[in-house]
Formats: sequence, structure tokens, C-alpha cells
Amino acid sequence: MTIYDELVARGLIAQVTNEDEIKEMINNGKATFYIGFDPTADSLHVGHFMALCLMKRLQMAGNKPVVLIGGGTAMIGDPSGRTDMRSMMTRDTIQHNCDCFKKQMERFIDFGEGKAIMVNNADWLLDLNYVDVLREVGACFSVNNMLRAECYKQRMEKGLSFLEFNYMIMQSYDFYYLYQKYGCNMQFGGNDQWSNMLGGTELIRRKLGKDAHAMTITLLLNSEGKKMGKTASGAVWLDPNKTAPYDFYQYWRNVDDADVLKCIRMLTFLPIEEINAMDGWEGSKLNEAKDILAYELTSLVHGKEEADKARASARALFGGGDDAELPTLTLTAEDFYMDGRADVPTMLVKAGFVKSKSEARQAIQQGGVTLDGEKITDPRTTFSPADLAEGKMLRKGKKNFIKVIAE
RNA sequence: GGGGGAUUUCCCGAGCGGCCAAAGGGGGCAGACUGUAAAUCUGUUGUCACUGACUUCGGUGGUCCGAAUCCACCAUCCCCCA
Repeated sequence: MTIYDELVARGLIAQVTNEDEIKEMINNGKATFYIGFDPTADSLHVGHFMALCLMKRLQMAGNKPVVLIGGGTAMIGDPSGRTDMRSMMTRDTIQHNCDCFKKQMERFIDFGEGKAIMVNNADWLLDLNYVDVLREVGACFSVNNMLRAECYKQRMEKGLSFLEFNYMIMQSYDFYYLYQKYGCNMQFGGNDQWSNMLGGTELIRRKLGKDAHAMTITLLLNSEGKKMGKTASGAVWLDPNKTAPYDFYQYWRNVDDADVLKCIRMLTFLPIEEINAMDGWEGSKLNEAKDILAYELTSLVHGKEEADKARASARALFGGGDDAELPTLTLTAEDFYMDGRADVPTMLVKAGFVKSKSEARQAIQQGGVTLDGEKITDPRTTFSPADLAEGKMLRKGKKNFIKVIAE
């Protein structure tokens, strides 16, 4: 199976400029392709993960990835898919984020000699001269066409600043620049980037009379049409300090039935045949697929060891075992402030399970809190250091566990 | 530059002087049912030393016994005209 066919089989490809030529290029390892990443946070998240996987797949097929960190474009802010303007970031923050990105990417992409390169568009964008740019590339863009682009349409209602309007031009310039400097002949990106990417191929055609290609990746949406990788408390990060491996594992372990196979197909490196075999799974059998998904992804992102730990913890907690590797909450002397005893709401707050003691009380009153399996019914229940010397398992709801131990 | 409108608790959105910690929906959390799923039903959703107290309705002052509600100024956003 060729790499292109595999991408299609996995449902990764959304739109392409010219299927036949792209197929020919990537199947034969002739593509030098770039994907841009906006350094808007100090860690990559699940949304970036697909792009990383795609790079890896293509790299394995002999193509050369160019990772473009949008240190320069981040100073403008992409209006695509946004209803309001991004807040502006300082140059220092952007630089810090770039550094963090690079560290995380090295895990997936081989940046060895001639294998892949990483560039930052701040290096060429920040020194551009306004009038020169207008004359050189501004002439190649039709405002009429730009306004018709989907990514601007929705912003036309609310208002679009001139600053953001220029994002497409900057991104197009990137492609133009990379084409000349590194022979980069293809761009990949999320499907929401389509119009920005076409801007680039168009610019290259007009300025150089050459063909460059663009291909977009299907956005990972759940069955309700929302972007995956988001939780109520924010994104699911790849940085273990921002999203613990166990939580990462749990995120995938808990996806909807309707989305499991799609996720396995798009995100894991399991052979297609193996995935197709899972297609008919239903009911509790499908539950096994979730375990596979969670394990595979955790192992890709955090390594096998962490994946094993996360899986073991999950199985112990939900399967009834007791040797789970739990996060621990250590109570210090000051937590035993009620005549030398500590109350449960304090523990719940310290564990991060609830935001306030009020919320903690409610959880207790509704019968959602247990300590070592015993239901706490009174919010005023307290424990002495001796009670907790050995450590007890505090649980809130079905899925929040922590081991509480007195110092 | 001129004219009009808006700003409410996580989000949307009611409220137009006391009965407002503020309707309704969404989301979140918990319980029941289950497969650590979905759907459904129930409860809950400002904070705290919680049968009570305290702090909220863009900001600052003011009127009033009493203000999310009235007045003044400021800020931000939107719309129309230029």
C-alpha cells in the first residue's frame, strides 16, 4: 500500500490541489513539505498531534518535513475559525513557546542531517520592509478574492482588523520563501487553513511560474462536530506537566463510542488491516478498542513506560485492584487546623477535585465522595493525622482518585 | 467626525426601584441506569466559620429608607451616516 493510499484509508486527507501530482510526489519521497505551527502556548496539544503524525508518516516514506514555527505570524494572529481577535503576545513569550515546541517535536520527527529542518518565520518576516512587500507580493493578491475566502467570511460580520487580514499574505509569503530557499514544494495544514494555503500556491505561480501543492488534513471532530482534544478545563496537552499521562490516557479511554474507530484510524500507527478488523466491534467489545486507543496514544506521546503505568492505574481503579499508582496528596500540619484534625472539603480542594469548599460540600451531600471506599455523608467529618498515616484513597465521583496521606 | 444601541453570575440570555444570589437554556459537577460510552431521569451549580453571614450584575461617583434596575461621568464593543 502506498503512503498516499494509506492516508486516504485513514481518512486523513481533506482537500488537495492536484491529486495525481501529489500522489506521485509523496509516494516516491520527492516532497519537501512544510506544516506551520503557531506558538500560541508553551506546549503542543492534541490538535497538533495529528500534524505531527502526518509528518512522521511522510518522513518514513522518504519525504522531507520542514517544521515552520510561526514566530513571526504569531505576532499577527490567524483569524481563521475565530470569532474574536486574539490577544497580542510579546516577542519574549513567542520565543519561549517556540523553544518548548521544538523540544516536544524532537520526539516525533527526526531532525538528523538532511532528514528534516525546523525554521522560524520570524527570521524573515520581521525584517520585511512594508513598501517592498506591498510592491513585491501585494500586487499579486486580489482583495476581492481574499474577501470571498471562507476564513474571512465569518469575520466580516463581527469585524476584521487590517492586521489580521494580512495573515494570509504572511502565510503565503512563507511558502514562497520556503519554496525558493529549501525547494519546499508542498504545504500541509488543517482544513481550516485551506484558503491561506492556496494563497501560497497562487503567489508561487504568479511570481515564479511554478507549481506548488497544498493538502489539508481532516480536522479531528467528534460526533457532535466539535474539535477533539478539548476538555472543560482546556486543551489536552502533550506536555506531561500540563496534562499528566494518566489524564491523557483517560481522555482517550473516555471518548464516545462513535469516535473510537475514527481516532484509532487517524491517530495511531496500527496497521490498517488490524483497524479494519475492529470495525464491527460493539458494546463492551468496543470498550476494548478504547483501551487500545488510549494505550497506543499515551505510548506515542509519553513513552511505553508511562503508558503501562497509566493503563495499570486505570485498570486497578476501575477493575477493583488496589495496587494502583495514584497521585498523592500529602497533608501537612497546617491542614489539620480543626483541633488537630483535617476536614474532607479541605482535602477535596487541595486535591484539585473541586474549586471551592462549597462545591466540596455539595459533592459530599450528594453522596459523591468516598474515603477508602466508605461514603462520606457529613461535610464536617474530620480525620486526625493518625487516621491518614497509612494513606487513604479519596475518591470524588466516578473518575477522580487521589491518595491522601498525612505527613 | 455625527447619530443610535449594548455591557448581567462559566456561556447564551431574562430582569427595568424592594418578593434578586438574580428566570430559562447550554455547559459543568454529583446520583440512578450502564460498558470508565451514549441517551434518559433526578439533584446541584457566587463565597464562607452554611438553617446564618458576606461579596456580585463593565468602572467610578450620586439620588433613595432601599439600586442589576434611576442620574452623571469614564471605559469597551456593535450598528447607521460621513
